[in-house]
Amino acid sequence: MARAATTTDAFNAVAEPRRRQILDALANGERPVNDLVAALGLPQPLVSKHLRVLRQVGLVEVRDEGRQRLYRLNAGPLRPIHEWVKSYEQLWTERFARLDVVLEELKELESEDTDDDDE
Amino acid sequence: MARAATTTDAFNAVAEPRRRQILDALANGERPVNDLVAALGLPQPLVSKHLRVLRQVGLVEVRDEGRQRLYRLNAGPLRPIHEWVKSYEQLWTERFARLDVVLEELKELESEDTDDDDE
DNA sequence: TTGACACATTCCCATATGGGAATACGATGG
DNA sequence: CCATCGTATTCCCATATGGGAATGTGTCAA
Repeated sequence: MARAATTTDAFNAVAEPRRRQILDALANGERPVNDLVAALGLPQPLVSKHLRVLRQVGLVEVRDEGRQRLYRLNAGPLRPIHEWVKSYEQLWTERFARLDVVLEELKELESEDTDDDDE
Repeated sequence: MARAATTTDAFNAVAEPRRRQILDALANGERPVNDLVAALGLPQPLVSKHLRVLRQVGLVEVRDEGRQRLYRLNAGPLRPIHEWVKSYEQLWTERFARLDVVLEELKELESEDTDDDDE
């Protein structure tokens, strides 16, 4: 098997930096494609392709308005990413480094207790 | 150009579910490869390959202990993901839906004010 | 109807993937 | 020294990618 399709996941879809840029641009509200093309400085077909991927994972939604197609953000599918990453947040926090020390101390106290009974 | 290398980013590295499983397994502490092999139920070479990717983006570190290689988590590189995704968190919160209404009201009030001066 | 505009789609290519199979490699025990 | 254990690496393949170029499609204005 090759790599998982980019349309499998929000995880996969968002791995591409341009796709993140698009979402960031849409955070300010609904935008037509040409706005995004201008904002990202990429060829229009490329932007449309990225939008397609984002649509397929549900990260954006479209609305027709005359000649234009207005894209808007739908952040919901990002939630699993947030949930997953959030649990690691404490690991790079300074406070956690100190907590680590505390846990080590607790572990030592524990082994002292068991020393009396078992060994 | 093809898709960005999985070793480019934590974003890319973590798009693969198995790699996330490995990190999850390492959250409980240092583990030798065979532990991970057993935990994930994957062929050993495959686990080693995933670990290589994780090493290259700095998400895990290794330590030699006799015949074994003990891997440990290094969550730091996940931070950019958390930072990025966090800013979208409010968008799927119920509270935000109500905030949205409030902002609309403010916007209307604003245009009423400017109506007096400009138009 | 025709032309211009806003987008989407298609075809093409180089590239790197995840997985399978087999093998190489360093450390340890006998 | 040799066999074995714990891992890493290599070779192979099918697959889907991001991008470029060109073309298709629907809408509006004249």
